[in-house]
Amino acid sequence: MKKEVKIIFHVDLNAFFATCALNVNPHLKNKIFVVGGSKTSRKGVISSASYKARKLKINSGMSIVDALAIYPKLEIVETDFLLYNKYSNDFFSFLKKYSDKILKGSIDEAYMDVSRLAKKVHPLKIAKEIQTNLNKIYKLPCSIGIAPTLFLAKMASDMKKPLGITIMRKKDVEEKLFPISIRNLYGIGSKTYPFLERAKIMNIGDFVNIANKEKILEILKEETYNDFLDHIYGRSSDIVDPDKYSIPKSISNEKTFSYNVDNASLILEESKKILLIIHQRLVNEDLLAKGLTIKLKSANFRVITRSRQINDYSDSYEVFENLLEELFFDKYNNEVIRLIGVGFINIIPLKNYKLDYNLFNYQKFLK
DNA sequence: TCTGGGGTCCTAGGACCC
DNA sequence: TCTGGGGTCCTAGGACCC
Repeated sequence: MKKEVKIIFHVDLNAFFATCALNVNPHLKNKIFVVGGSKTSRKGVISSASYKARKLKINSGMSIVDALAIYPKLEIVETDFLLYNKYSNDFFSFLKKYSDKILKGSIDEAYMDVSRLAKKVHPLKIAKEIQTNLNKIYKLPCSIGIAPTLFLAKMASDMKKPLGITIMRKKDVEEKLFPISIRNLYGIGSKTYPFLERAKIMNIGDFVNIANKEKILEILKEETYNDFLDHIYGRSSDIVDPDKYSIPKSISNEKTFSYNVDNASLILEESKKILLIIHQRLVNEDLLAKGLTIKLKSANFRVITRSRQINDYSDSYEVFENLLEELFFDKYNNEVIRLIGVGFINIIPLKNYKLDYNLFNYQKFLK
């Protein structure tokens, strides 16, 4: 029996934070602006650059200082996650009209399995309709990749921005994917890329070339290498699982001080403020956590994380406040730090806990 | 020179249990 | 005096992504 080919979309909102800022701030329309950093201190890094800023080679990840050196009149817009979440919710609700198999890739990208609808309507027509309506109704421009696997759809959506639609069948891989720079292979980041570059693995075609296998295996584990090959050739078996990220695995929040500090009581005070924020989220979302992690970034950017678990799941602020103090006093060594972070780990939904707990008692009752 | 914040996943070592 | 092997949980660090 012939295995049915899936039709997967990867829908990627273009310059998402910048688009949201523009939608609520029409005066930005003719400005060269970026989202991120701090407006007052003019420090930090860019989260999203408007397309006009990108033309000047101002990109996300770049420091505000560097961007201002390129264009001193640059408009800086502070991040507003409430706003982005509102647009993101609209985005995902809209997509649900086309499929119930939707996986949240991030705040601004979605994988959809449209195999069922594609039996009646041509995939390209579906994609065009989604793209047009997202732009018309919500003023959210997007690029869409169409492919038989999640990975290829993701690579495809990246190829034409903004407002692109790219089809990547297995038979298109050699022509469309092989020329792409290895730096743009999803999963190769800033640490691995320089090693590959030094080994003269410049594009995806070089990567899959069997003659380069030995060189690559000096850089990547064999398993990782094989996984990449499977992804590139469309052999990956990932599915669009709507439940995959429905429950967060961790909830964290962190803060970079405006100046470096080594005052233990001040740091503890700030970390408790952070705990309050993440605890609010834990309770609002009906979740329980079993552990806490703290993160300290020293003045020279060394990061340490320290975590500890408790005996039972909890959502009590007091329990985690005690745990936080315990961790902090055990682990903080009076180093000068620039950032403090606090996070819940090992999270489950409250309703699952009740279920397990009742079952547990029921079994005891039977004995 | 400058380097944010929120996540996921993987690895490796050690403790502990059988 | 010498002491296996498998499984699971916990902790810390690191790569990567948006």
